[in-house]
Amino acid sequence: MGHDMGNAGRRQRRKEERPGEILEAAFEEFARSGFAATKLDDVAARAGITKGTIYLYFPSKEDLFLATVREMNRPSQENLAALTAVPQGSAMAILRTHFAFVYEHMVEDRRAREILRMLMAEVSRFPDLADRWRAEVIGPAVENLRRVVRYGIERGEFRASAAEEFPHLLFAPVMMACTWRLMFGDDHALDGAAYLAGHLDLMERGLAQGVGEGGGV
Amino acid sequence: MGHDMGNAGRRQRRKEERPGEILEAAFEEFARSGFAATKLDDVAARAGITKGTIYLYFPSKEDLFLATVREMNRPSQENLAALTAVPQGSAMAILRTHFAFVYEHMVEDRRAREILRMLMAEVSRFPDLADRWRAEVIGPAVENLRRVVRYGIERGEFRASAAEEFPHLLFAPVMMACTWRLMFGDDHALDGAAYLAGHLDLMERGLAQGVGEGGGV
Amino acid sequence: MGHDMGNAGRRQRRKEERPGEILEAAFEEFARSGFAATKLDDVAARAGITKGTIYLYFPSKEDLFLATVREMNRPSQENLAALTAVPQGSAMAILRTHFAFVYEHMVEDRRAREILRMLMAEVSRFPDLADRWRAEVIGPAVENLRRVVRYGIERGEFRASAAEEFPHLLFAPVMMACTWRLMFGDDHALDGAAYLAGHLDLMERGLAQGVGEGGGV
Amino acid sequence: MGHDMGNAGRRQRRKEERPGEILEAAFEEFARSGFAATKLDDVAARAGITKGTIYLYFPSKEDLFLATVREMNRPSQENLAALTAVPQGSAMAILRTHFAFVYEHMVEDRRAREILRMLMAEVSRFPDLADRWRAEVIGPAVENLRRVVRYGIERGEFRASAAEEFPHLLFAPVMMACTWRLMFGDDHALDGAAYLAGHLDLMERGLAQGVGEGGGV
DNA sequence: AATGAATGAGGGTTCATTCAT
DNA sequence: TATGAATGAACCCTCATTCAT
Repeated sequence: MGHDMGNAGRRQRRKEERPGEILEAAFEEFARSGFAATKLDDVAARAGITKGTIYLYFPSKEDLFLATVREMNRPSQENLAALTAVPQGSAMAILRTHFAFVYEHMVEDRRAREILRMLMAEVSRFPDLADRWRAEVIGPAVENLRRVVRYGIERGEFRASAAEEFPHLLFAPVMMACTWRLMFGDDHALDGAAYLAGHLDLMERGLAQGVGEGGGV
Repeated sequence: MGHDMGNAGRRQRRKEERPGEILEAAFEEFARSGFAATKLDDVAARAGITKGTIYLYFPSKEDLFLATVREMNRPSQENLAALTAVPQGSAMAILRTHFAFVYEHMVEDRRAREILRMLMAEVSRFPDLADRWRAEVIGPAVENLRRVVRYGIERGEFRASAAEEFPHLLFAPVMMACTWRLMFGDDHALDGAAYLAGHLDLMERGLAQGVGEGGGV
Repeated sequence: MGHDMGNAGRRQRRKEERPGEILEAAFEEFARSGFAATKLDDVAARAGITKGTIYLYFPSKEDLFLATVREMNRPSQENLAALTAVPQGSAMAILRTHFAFVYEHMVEDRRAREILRMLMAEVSRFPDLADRWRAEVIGPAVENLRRVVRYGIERGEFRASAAEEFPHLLFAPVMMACTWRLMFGDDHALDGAAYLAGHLDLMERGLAQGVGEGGGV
Repeated sequence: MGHDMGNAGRRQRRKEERPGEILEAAFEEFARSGFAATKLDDVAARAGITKGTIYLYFPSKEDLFLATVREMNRPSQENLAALTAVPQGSAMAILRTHFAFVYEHMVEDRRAREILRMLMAEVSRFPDLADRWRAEVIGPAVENLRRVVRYGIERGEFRASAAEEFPHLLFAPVMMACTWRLMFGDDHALDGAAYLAGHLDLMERGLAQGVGEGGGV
């Protein structure tokens, strides 16, 4: 009512930021409630806009969800891509660095954890999401690990073990910490330096060429 | 399905069996679609009854969900309870037996996996579920593992390691296999004897008293 | 479960009383909640039977309602029929007796009040009910009153007044007490001897041939 | 209905008028069918909108009902408030004016009658409604009548009578006409000038200081 | 670009009615 | 006669989507 010049500025401000703000809000809501239980009204309220505005940028709730997951995955992809460098030096040192990085970006980053939750929860409604995630995120990460393990074996640092076929075994404590924290909340979180150190310690022992075992299998 | 003699099967009275049949159907639907997206019509159809009948046994959709999770958890609880025996013999042998059992009942049993999915997905709507699950299922399992690790350390079979504080590290490959299969489907399943063997191998190496480290077997 | 010979007697007992018991229970529930909001489950529970049994005696909820109203009206009809005797003696004495009787049977009898409520509430769903009630109960009562008023005028006891055309005016305080109690509950009831006495007093003054007014208006 | 230029009328925005239109439609439906039997679909259809729109303005069916009763009561309250002026002149003249007004607004106004029906029918579901109605509408009206009666007694115009304790007796013919018309329909309505005149006539006689009775009881 | 009133299909829940026992 | 499990239509309410402004 009357002359609403006051909020004219607010509307003008940022047009290209809108989609990002919406995705941000959508992420929070989808992560909290899952796809079906999330209301676009709540997303809009969190983004400080109205429901109709969402439809200016995303044609449907499903599309918004897909865009949200993709958006939130992007950083991980970039980060993990950085790990595909040619390995050099001690394989164990590489693993140390690698897992220190991974813990920071998958366990202690709430976003990454919530993405995991969303993927697990909505697999049957969005089967492509998990496929794509495996192809673009997890698969490469596993391959990277495998390469490091092989590198360690080749240079006589590691023994031959199932870790070559199942690098997942090395990655497992990360998933454990993720799911644990997802399910039981930050108050019961496992992680912290001690957990990571324990992981690395057990892994080193598990992978290492035993004393006096020579270089063979 | 089954032997259904003509239309005599309709409007049967099976007060005893109904709840179980409904829970069975509800489990499938909740596991597939999550709480919010599951329609009671679909649950009823799967159970071969009509929607109204569900309300003869469960007062609401939420109660049905809770009852479903509890029902599906019962086997795990019973199974895990069986593991609390006093340890004797080789600690590593105990762990082998233990994990063989756990793989069978947590990784290869679809139900157990789906329960995990449901818990993760619905934590924010049913916070008590995860709490109860931790208190009654996971917590005891972790304690049991810890006891075995201590037992191994006491008898000089294992070295002192972070596994005592974080038995989760030993359990992690199980969770990994669970979540992997949940997300990527049976076709990409990790498990099988090789994965378990690899897990046990790495674990043994990781825990074992190193050669020449004194105190060892 | 087990040998249920114990309640065999309970079922045998009274077969002809069942309909009456059901009507009794139905009356309470219909009076409390109205037709639409009354559940047959509640009627059955109040009657100490199960829902299905109602259908052995009444073909539908509507029929049960109609039977209930008819049943509860029967006493009034009988009572009011008794009033159609040929008037004799003082007209005012007849009115006194009449209204004393009416107060007892319409104001202080909860049943009669509740019937009024039910009729008013359900007129549009059961139009015949009100018609029949007017034809069989209220109409005759009004006619009876009119006869007494005429009788009083004829014997010079009453003046000519609108009470001849509208005996309702004399009856009105009864309706007032009824509706008042229906709406505001027994705690705020108007009735009691004082109210009746006041009614009769005002009526007598209103109807009476004024002192020194001779026989005309 | 009304001027509806093409299909431009659909999806109109009338935030200001909508609530009133909905209350209007709700009143008709609730009055006809009672709370439980009224369908929001019918309310919406009558208001020319769809069911969902109702929920933009009223959070539930119960709230809509309460708002409806309150809205329809507002005029009565205003009108009756106007009557609380200091009495002057003939008490009987005041009563004449008063009841002429009341007949117009309580007996001949269908809305007021239907409100009475709704209150009587839904007392047990909405106990507060009747309480509030007594406190805000009926109670003050009774008090007002009592004041006039006392005024008449004080100025020697009226004799002392039960009308002082029970002004309801004076008001009763109004309720009679209301309930009569509610139950038997407009075709059998009692009212009209003759009924009112009769009421006033009997009341005057009933209240008046009798000829030759002096000022005493 | 943004709003927000309006829509309408859909799902949870209730309950009168049926029917095999 | 009585039961009570089962049905299925109906209704309240929600919410993704649309559209006039």
